Amino acid sequence: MVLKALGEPTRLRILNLLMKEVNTGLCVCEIVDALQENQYNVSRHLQFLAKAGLVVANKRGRWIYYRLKEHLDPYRRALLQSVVSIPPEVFNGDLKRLRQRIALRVDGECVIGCGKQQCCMGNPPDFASGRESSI
Amino acid sequence: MVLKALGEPTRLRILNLLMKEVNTGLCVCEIVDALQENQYNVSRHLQFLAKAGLVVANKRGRWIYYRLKEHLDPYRRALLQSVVSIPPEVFNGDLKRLRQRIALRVDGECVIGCGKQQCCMGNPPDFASGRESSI
DNA sequence: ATTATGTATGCAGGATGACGCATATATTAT
DNA sequence: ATAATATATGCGTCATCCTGCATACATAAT
Repeated sequence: MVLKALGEPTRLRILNLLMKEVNTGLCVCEIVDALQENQYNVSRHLQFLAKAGLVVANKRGRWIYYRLKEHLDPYRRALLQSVVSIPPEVFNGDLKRLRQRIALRVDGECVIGCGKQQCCMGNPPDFASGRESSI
Repeated sequence: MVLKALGEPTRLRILNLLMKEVNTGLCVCEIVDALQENQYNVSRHLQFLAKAGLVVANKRGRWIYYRLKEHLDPYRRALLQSVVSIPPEVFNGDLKRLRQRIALRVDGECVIGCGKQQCCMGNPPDFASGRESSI
C-alpha cells in the first residue's frame, strides 16, 4: 500500500514537494500548478496518499491543505527519507514552479485556485511526460 | 521503476530475504521454497528486480544465485534500508523457511532444486495470501 | 545422444489502477 | 437565493502487470 503509493510518478512528485515544504502544507491548486497536472488527478492521487497514511488534509474554507502526516512509523519515515535521496533534477521544475506559486500567497494563504482546471505556468518536467525513468 | 519493484508483495519478500542473507546470495529454488511461490513467478520477479538495478545474478552450473547489487546509488541504498524497518512479523515465516532450506546446502552450495515446481514446506505467510496489508 | 533438472519466457485471462470527461459537493461571494 | 469556485468522485477506456500453464533454454548426468 505505502510502496504502491510511492510507485507512481505523480505521487512521488507530490511527496517530493511536501517533503520540501513542511511548514504549512500545500493546497491542491498549488500542487496542480506546480506539477501542471489536472485537478482531478492530483486530487485522486492525494486521496491515495492519504489512504496510505502518508499525508493528511486540513480544510480552511474552500481550500484544502495537504501536508505530510506527523509521527509516522519508522518504516514510513525511512521510505519518505529515501525520497530525499532522489537527485533533484528528476523533479525538474516542480519545486521552482511551486515556489513561484507560493510567492503568490497572501498572509500565508492560497488565494488563487486553478481556474478552469488549467495550469498557469510553463511545461511539465521530463519526469512526468517522458518514458519511465530509472527512478 | 525501482519503486514499482518494491511495490509488489512477492518482490518485497524476496528483497527482505536478500537483505538478510548478504553473504553468498540465494539460488532461485531456495527462494521458491522460502516464499512457497511458483518457480516461474519467482523467476519473473527476479528479472524485474534485476532490471530495476537492485539484484544481480550469478550462475554456477545449473544453479543461479541472486544477490543484492553492490555499490548502489544513495537512493536505492536508502530504499533498501527502509525495507529493514518493516516489522519482521509481516514476512511471517519466510526467513525461518529460508534458513531451514539453507541448512540443507552442501559446502555452501544448493543441491536440491524445486523438483516439479512444488513447494516443499509449510504454508505461505498471511502477507502473501491475504488481502493487501498496510505495508 | 538422451535424459533429467534448474531456470527463463511466450501467451492468455483477469485484476488493478491511471486518465479524461462530466458532474457532484462544499463553501464563499453577491 | 443565486452564482462562482475549490475540491472530490462516478464512469468508461486503456495500459500495466500478476498469475497459471505450457514450453523453451541451458547444463549436468547417464
